[in-house]
Formats: sequence, structure tokens, C-alpha cells
Amino acid sequence: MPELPEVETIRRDLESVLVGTRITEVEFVHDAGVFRILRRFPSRKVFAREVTGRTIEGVDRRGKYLLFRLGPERILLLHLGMTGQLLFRPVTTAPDRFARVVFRLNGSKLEFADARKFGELYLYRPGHYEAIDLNRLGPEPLSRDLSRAYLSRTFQGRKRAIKAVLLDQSVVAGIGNIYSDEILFAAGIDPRRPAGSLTRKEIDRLYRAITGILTRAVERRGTSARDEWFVDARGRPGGFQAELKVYQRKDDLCPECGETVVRETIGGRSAHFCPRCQK
DNA sequence: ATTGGGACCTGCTCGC
DNA sequence: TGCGAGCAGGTCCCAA
Repeated sequence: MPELPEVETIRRDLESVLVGTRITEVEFVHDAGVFRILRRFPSRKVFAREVTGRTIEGVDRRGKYLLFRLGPERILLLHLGMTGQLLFRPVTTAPDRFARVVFRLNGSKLEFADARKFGELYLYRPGHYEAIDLNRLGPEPLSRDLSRAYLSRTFQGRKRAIKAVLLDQSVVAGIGNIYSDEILFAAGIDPRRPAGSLTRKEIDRLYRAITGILTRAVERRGTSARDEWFVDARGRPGGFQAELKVYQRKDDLCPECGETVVRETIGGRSAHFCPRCQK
């Protein structure tokens, strides 16, 4: 659910309110320690002790990960999984139904809520062993690191469906199921095509679709579709759902040609596409 | 090595 | 109307 545009929206929201703020208390709600939150970290107690009292100096993003710089010594890494939300609220607001971790900041609080508990929370000491290795992620799609040449090189010889390859975070970081569908539609490429079969021209269209769709989705502050109930740090939905062409539009008519949009499982994930426009 | 599939987790939708 | 089965998705892990 939260893909690059959603995570970037939250990052921007939080950066504007959190930088310079001190974390005064960390509270775990329910049994946050048993699932992925902190799964690879020694303990909740150590985590809380290490985080408390530090000042948030910056909020960065890498792929779908958020990185909070806590002074020069620690980086707090957070992944929203599928249903994670980060809610910035006055400290007096009642906790979210699915709040798992609450960071208290002077007069306000940041809640990490996550119904399905796939979210991850971790704490780094820069330069030390990192259990969650961000270096395995592919290039940031909205940076110079992503290029046509890189895609061409990476796709070469790959038999895997292009849909599955776009979802692979080690190929390009930040694309999930919503945007892979929309990107392939915008590029006019059949999601089932082996990545290695794309021509130079198709890779060019794909590159432009990746940057174009993601940029537009960031401008619209993410997608809040039926099964992807995203909200930003202030609890507001995004606006890109109004621009979805194929995602979750099975049996609707293709906005380009009028053909019926189909849904098919590719690489274990649902893919939506127009069988006429996407070749 | 690359790829596919199941596991994780649980709220919600849909069909009977 | 009520109930239960199955779906949804991001990532990890194991097996082929």
C-alpha cells in the first residue's frame, strides 16, 4: 500500500513539523515486540532508552523506508508495511485503534499505527552492522540514479515478467502494486512481457512512465483507494486515486480505447491492465 | 543465480 | 441477516 508517493508525502509532512523536536518518551501499545516491529532489534526496552531524549534532525526517505536522523549517533528506520500509518497529533488526541508505538514530543505525539503488523521499526548506529541493508535497494526512481541505460542493462536476459521486475525493490526502489500497474499502462506495455524482451523504444516509454506517474502521484499526495486506505501524517487521504486508469478497475472500460480492463495474477500479485493498449 | 510460492497478519468484502 | 472463507499487500525465506 504505501509506496514511494505515499511515503514521500508522509516524509514531507513530518519534516516540516518534526525537525528540531526532541523525543521525550517512547511508549509501546499492545504487544508491539512480538511481530516485525523491532523483530531484529534486541528489545523494546533498549530501543526506548536509545531513542528517548534524542532530537530529530532530519527525515529522509529511501525507497519505501523512512529514516529519522536522531542526532549524529542514531538513525531510526521505519517501514509502513502494508497498513502502517504515521500520525502526528496533539498529545491529547485519543490513540488510533491500531496504534502500536507512540513517540511523545513536547505537546504532540507521533503514532505508528499498523492494523496488520507488517511494519518495521529499527534503530541504526551509523557505520555499524545494519540488519536492514538499504544498499540492496535499487536506484531512487526520481533521482538521477535511474536512467534508461540502467533499466536496459538490468532487464537484459531476464525472463521474469516486467510487472514482477518493477516490484523488485532491488531493481528500482519504491514501486509497489498500484504504481506498477499504472506505470505499465502509461507505457503501453503488457505486464506479462519478459523484462528482457522490451525494446529500446519500450524502455524509453517505461522510463518516462516511471518518472511521470510517480511525480504526479507525489504531487497528488498519494493514492487512497478502497483496499489501500492511505492517510498522510495529518490523517488526510491522498488524491491520486482520481487518476488511476487501471488499478482496481477490473471490468471498467479502458479510458484510452474502451476495452475492458482485466485483472490477472502475475508473479503472485494482482495485475490490472488493458489487453488492447498494452502490448 | 534466478525465480516462484508460501508465510507473516488481520480487517474487510463478498458469497451463500 | 449472519457467518465464514478468502482476499489484500510488502518483504522475507525457503525450495526448485
